[in-house]
Amino acid sequence: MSSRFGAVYELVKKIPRGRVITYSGIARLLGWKNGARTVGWAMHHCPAGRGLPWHRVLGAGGRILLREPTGLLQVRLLESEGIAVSLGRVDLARRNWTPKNPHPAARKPSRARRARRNAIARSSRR
DNA sequence: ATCTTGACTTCGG
DNA sequence: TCCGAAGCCAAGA
Repeated sequence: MSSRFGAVYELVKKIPRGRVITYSGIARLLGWKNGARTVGWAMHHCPAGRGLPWHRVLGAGGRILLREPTGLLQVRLLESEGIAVSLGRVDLARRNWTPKNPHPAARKPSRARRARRNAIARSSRR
């Protein structure tokens, strides 16, 4: 597998039990501007049997994006570590994880972007 | 170099 | 809330 994907796996490996992160979140931490889709690609090729907590990676808004039957497995794994999943989504506000030392290239979102994200979070919580 | 393929995200209706 | 379209990115062929 290529080097870039390795970085994704390294990060995923650090997600603690009971916490989750999103594809875009990973991309941001790695300094990739719009690499969410690429992270998804990496996860699709996720090396099996290596104890990677792949189930802690969710779509924007804490949504479960995987199709059956894998999606069901993911929900089971999440619930098995105390993470509630209702209507196919997890409460990101409470469960989202951020490492202490993110990649230096990771930028803080602009004020406008932050406002927009909040609006989205609000509507999806509805 | 070009095209396809996703475990993606956001916006508009 | 749900759906489709468009934008994006890197790996593979």
